[in-house]
Amino acid sequence: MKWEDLADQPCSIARSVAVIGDRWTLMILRDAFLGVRRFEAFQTRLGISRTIITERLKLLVDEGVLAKAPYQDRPVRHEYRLTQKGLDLYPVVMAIVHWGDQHYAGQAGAPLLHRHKACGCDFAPVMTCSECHAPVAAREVETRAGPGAAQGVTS
Amino acid sequence: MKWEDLADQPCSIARSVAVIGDRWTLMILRDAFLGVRRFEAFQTRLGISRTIITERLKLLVDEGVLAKAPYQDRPVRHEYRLTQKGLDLYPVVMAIVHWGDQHYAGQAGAPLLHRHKACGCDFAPVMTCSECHAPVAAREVETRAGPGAAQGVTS
DNA sequence: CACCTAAGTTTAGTTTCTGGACGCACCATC
DNA sequence: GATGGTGCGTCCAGAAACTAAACTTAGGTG
Repeated sequence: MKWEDLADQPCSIARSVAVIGDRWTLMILRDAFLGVRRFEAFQTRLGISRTIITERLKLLVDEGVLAKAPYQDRPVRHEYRLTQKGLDLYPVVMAIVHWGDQHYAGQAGAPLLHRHKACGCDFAPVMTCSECHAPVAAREVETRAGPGAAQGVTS
Repeated sequence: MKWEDLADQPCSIARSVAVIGDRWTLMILRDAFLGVRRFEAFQTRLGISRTIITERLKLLVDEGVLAKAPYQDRPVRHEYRLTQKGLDLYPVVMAIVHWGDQHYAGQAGAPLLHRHKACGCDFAPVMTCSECHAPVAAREVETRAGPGAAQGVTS
């Protein structure tokens, strides 16, 4: 399978991975959630080639994850902001952060703390069931084909 | 920045992405959570080169996400199973699935349904606060440097 | 013996990523 | 009005990653 074919798979993971599933896109999204908006800032913080930044930002804009908006005229300069679709990626980013905190934090602890404004506490994200609101673990879930599955395909 | 430098960043996203953040690793994990355990099965389902399967499985084993265990002798054959560290990635995978379901499901609906055995319902994953147990949205969170941050680094 | 499976390894060709230079439109300073 | 700085790119040659397809190893089947 080629990478470009991922988007056509009857699998939500594949379709998502086609958009966000490469090394640098995830890092760009991390920075976007930390408030980074400008090309130069992304490039400086990541230290990767400008070509890749250009290409990844374009993909994210094309997919509607980021929106390009002018922040000045003469010369026109644009910044990249998370759209609602982009903000919907927050659970993905937080889940990744949490896994890193669990398994790769040094003895010093987590590099970043996240405070939930509503309750004022530093928190960890917990995945819960939308129906019964209890935390969900992998072994408590049964997966089966849904309405959008191609026949015979189980992915 | 080089790809291999990601693991040394004082950022849990970077350290996680160094392990799971490429196109095919995420697809391999998807299949692992669906019960795939053997080399040939991963290769057939993904349709990518055997070289990459070999390399990615090795990385995941080295990182302790998968464990290689013999399932027969003569000839010795191994299978790859998720470790606890691997199972801890379930929220990441589910968050990605959910985002795909939200934004890329066709009119037919989600390709896969997930039933929570505890309550018997098909569910969506909801990210909640570990302290107050309320759902958390991106805008309700304040991020700041934690104990594991390098001085002056805000990522 | 020829053929099959599972799990890789090797090889050669293609694609992607990289750093670094360059372009362009404006602004500020000398 | 020449020089330098900023913001956001593009272009290029070389390096790295990925690909398909053939080959290997260790055994099983007819």
